[in-house]
Amino acid sequence: MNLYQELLWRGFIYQESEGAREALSSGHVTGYIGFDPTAESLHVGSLLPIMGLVHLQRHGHTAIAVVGGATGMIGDPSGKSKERILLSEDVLRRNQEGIKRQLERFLSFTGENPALIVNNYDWTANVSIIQFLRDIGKNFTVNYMLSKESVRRRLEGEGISFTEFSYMLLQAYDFLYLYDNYNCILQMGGSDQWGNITAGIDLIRKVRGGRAYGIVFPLVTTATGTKFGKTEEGTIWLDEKLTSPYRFYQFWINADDKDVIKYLKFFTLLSKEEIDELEEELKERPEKRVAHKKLAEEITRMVHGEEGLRKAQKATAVLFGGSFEGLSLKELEEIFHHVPSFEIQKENLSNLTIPELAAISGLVKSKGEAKRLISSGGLYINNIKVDSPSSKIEPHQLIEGKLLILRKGKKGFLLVRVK
RNA sequence: GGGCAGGUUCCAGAGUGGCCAAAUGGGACGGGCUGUAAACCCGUUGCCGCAAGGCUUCGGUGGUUCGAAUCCAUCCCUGCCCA
Repeated sequence: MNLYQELLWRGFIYQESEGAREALSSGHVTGYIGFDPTAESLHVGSLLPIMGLVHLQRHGHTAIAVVGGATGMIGDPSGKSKERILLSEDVLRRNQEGIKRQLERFLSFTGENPALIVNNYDWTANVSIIQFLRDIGKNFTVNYMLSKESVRRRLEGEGISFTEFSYMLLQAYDFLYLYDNYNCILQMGGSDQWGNITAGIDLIRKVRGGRAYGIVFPLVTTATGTKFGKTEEGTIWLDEKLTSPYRFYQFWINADDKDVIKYLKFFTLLSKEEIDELEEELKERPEKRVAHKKLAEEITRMVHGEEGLRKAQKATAVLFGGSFEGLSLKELEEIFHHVPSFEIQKENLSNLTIPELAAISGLVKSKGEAKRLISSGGLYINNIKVDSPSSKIEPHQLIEGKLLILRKGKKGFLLVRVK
């Protein structure tokens, strides 16, 4: 199976430019995907493009990850209905570092077929505006730019600043630069990147007479129509400081049945045979959730390593296995290592009612919410339902005098450490 | 620069002097059912309070009024049209 075939069966190909198939099926290709540093970490939404690069490298091609130090300063209007606030340079720099570290976990930058990581700031920062307008801008008519989906949508809506309007030119320039300097002929990305990618292809053809290709991936969807990568706790990040391995693992475990197989193809490197087998298993014995477990396991291992996976699995076993009575403080600490925690002095604790504790610890936003939770039976302490909003913590509830485990609903755990 | 239309609670979007913490829908959260799924059903959804009630909120500021999201002034922002 060549790269193109692999991407095809995995469902990566949503749209492709003329000739992409042939280019990917014959000989060595250098391809790139850009990641703008709009946050300090990538999230699961970026996982698909990352996997795109991973496949590229696994098939012996050269993968280039472009960190968008320059483009991140401008703001991509694609897929955004609103003009964005510019990020400060400090924030951008910090974000770039974080993203770079994360990409390094997926791609191999050493060995015989190393991937490359570059920052478009390096070739953009010193281009003068005159030079840019003459060399790049002259190749695009405003008519062409206005016809791009990303721009058109904004023209119909709240408008677009010149800054964001220019974004596609910068990205086109990136492609040209990489074409010139790395012989890069392929750009991939999310489906919202189509317009930006074709702008680059067109630019390369115009100024170099060269051929370049683009492939965009589908938007990852959920069967229920919610936004992929978001949960009640917010975005699922790849950084373990933002999303613990436990919650990360849980995110995948909770995938809808209708989505699991699709996700296995997207986000794991399991073979077609293995995935077919899991699909069969899902059909026959859905309650076993073998496919979900495999999905969560594979991705968590890739993102958080063997150790992160082990902890997430152990915590899952305990948390969803019922009571944790009889476990030692040490064991609980280990299991809950990645669950959010809150510290409080013992004497302060005794003054608080349970709703107060739930509110100040951050389990819920207010005392009122805590009370509502209790009246609907959704608040637990050490896995035991709290039934009165006026009750307080009794000393005997403290595990070894030091620990309380608060739970909201089925899955919302929070640790209270008593000093 | 001129004209017009707007800026409401997470979002969309009602409300146009007291009955407004603010309709409705979506989302979100909790419960039930289940398989830590979907669908479905029930409940909740500004903060404090057991409650009565109090407090903060409708782009910013300053007014009018017993009383303002609602009226006036001014400023900021957005869209559309004209120059």
